[in-house]
Amino acid sequence: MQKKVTIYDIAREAGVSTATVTRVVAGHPSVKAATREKVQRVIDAHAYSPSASAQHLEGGQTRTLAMIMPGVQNPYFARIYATAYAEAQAHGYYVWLFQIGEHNPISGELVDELIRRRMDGVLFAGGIWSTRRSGLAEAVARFRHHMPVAVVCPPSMELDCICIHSDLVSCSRLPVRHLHALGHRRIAYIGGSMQLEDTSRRGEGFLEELRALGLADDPAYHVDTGFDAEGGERAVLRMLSGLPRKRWPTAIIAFNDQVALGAMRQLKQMGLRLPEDMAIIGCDNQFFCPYVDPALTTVDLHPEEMTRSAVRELLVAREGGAQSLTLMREASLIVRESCGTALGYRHLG
Amino acid sequence: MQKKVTIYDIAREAGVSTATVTRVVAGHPSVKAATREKVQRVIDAHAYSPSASAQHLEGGQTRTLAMIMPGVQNPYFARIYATAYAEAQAHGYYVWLFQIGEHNPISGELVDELIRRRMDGVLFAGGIWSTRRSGLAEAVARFRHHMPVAVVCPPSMELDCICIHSDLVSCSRLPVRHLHALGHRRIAYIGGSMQLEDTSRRGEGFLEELRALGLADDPAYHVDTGFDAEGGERAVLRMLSGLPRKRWPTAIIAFNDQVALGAMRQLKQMGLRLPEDMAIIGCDNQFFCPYVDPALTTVDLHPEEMTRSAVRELLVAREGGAQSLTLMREASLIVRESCGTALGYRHLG
DNA sequence: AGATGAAATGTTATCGGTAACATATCTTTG
DNA sequence: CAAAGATATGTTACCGATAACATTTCATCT
Repeated sequence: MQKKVTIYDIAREAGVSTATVTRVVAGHPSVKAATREKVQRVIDAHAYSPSASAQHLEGGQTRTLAMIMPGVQNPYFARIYATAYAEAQAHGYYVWLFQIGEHNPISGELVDELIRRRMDGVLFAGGIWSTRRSGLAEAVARFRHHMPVAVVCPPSMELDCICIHSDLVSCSRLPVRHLHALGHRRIAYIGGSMQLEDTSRRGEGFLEELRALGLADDPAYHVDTGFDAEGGERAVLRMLSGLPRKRWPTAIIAFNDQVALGAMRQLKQMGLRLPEDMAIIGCDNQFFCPYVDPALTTVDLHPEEMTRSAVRELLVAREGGAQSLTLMREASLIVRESCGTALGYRHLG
Repeated sequence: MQKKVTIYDIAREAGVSTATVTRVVAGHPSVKAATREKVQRVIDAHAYSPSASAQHLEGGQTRTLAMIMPGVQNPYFARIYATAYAEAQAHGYYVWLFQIGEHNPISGELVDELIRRRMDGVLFAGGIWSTRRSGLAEAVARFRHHMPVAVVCPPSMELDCICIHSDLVSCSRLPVRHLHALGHRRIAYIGGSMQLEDTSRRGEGFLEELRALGLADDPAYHVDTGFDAEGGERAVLRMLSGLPRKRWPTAIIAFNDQVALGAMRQLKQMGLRLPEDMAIIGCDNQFFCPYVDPALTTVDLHPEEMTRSAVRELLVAREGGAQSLTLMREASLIVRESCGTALGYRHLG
């Protein structure tokens, strides 16, 4: 690590003014070839490159979008991040990721930090944000004084910013209808957390759909145990052990694919055959879905598309476009093996 | 978005000098309570916060570490990133993630950008870096002129920086010995890519170990088809369809857990029972390992520990500590169901 | 050769902060 | 009450770059 070298050092050593160095660095054509070469040699010799901070101070942009999410260890968010990164890059921007964990509110310090660092925009991702306790509304309000904000999440409270929502109605309706059409009448819902608005909303959508089909919405068929595979295991154990065998559900809808995975494990452990004895539907269409046994039927919320829209709208907003709008994306059901076929369920009729 | 407000605006409106504003912001005790309050009110009213760029320009650090890796969609790297983020945060630093994809060399522009942005250090992660074609050596050399560098990866070429390696010997030996002890004699290795130094090294370590145990290292037992589940599927299909049934391996070691997952799927599809007809060992101990069927035996490289060391050493280096050193971490075998037990394999003896 | 205009390069104010140093305002005390 | 010392606040050079504007150099043409 050599001492830091500034544009003045280069200018002095090359025997030119700083303006000429700037011109050489910027590739401005008005520099004589001989001068350019001379300066470039000095630049190379010292591995000089201009300070982004100084450039930014002098009227520049940071060309950076901040992305705030629970965490990238959840493959769903990893997909969102990767998409945002690629989309931003295509527009000449960088994305800086900040993860705050699945249960923490958005800290005021983080908001401060990002304002101080003069991000060109902020992207939120995550269902968790919907909670009032998350402080999302406050964070958005504070950011909005300084930069455009986009939120990729399920619909929740009204937010005065760019909101890209997934359609929770289709997200609940699709799997319930599918199971109903296959003959299922006792359908359970596991995972998520009633404390978090998003996940409870999804639960509500599920219940509404059941009622619409004239099915019982037995509270025993609803266990919220979080977002990971271990939670899925626990949910199944708790639900089935609290119920006489004849009242067991014949199908389970999981909050996400990890929860479904854990549920499948536990069900097998209890000696059930999948999908014959229990149908399962996950959510998020994660990479492992086609590879587990049975291959997992799931709901795709199309986070990539939503994220791309969010990035684009954010950049449009930067250029003076709409600072506040709402877009909604429908979900799709990806049918694999974990629900079997109608045929396999004849006996349920 | 209001017009950007500077320290001068605050000073003027509060009727004090900029120095006083700085003092209030920094919480310096020498400001009279009345003044502090007056200034704070103006700050709050305008949602003012000092520009990090200006602060950095004036002697400050960026308190930012850059992390360069293939991509966070691979759960192995997601773990590494999350660990680095947490560890850095504990020391008051932020981590900025840059992903370059699994097959791209490290671009010169990225290196430039990070030098321009005056990162306080760079962290590389990923086996892929080991390839000469990746340009890792050049990138490290360029960074080293400006900041300390740490690399978390398998051992590869000599790098003049902080190198945190996993022990490929234990990584190969552990699964092979385990399978051998269970009675397996025909052991295959799938996944990875011979073009990438790391993965071919792991393949070599595997072969060496086979030879050490006096087993044949049949090239038909080695198929490299990449890093994901789909590659695992392909590998199994290609390997088994090219071999008469009696020469089929009785165990497969996969490059990573995703590859193992794909392989399991394909094996089941071909009617094999797991683990009775085929034992499988993965690598990375990813979250889904305990939940697939059968639960996947795997190797844990302990990326978290390595990453924590890397971050710590990087920060030590910043303070003038060693800029170049090498640490090596042994791997562990995590035994689950996918190899069965010795008993189950009696017939193999 | 001298005028003219284009091309190449230099000078300097500016961006938004910080902190060393200077100054002004209070207490305290003989 | 004046002097001394402590406390609070102000002034200003500087950090590293950029770009508007000024100046110099050079080729071209009458």
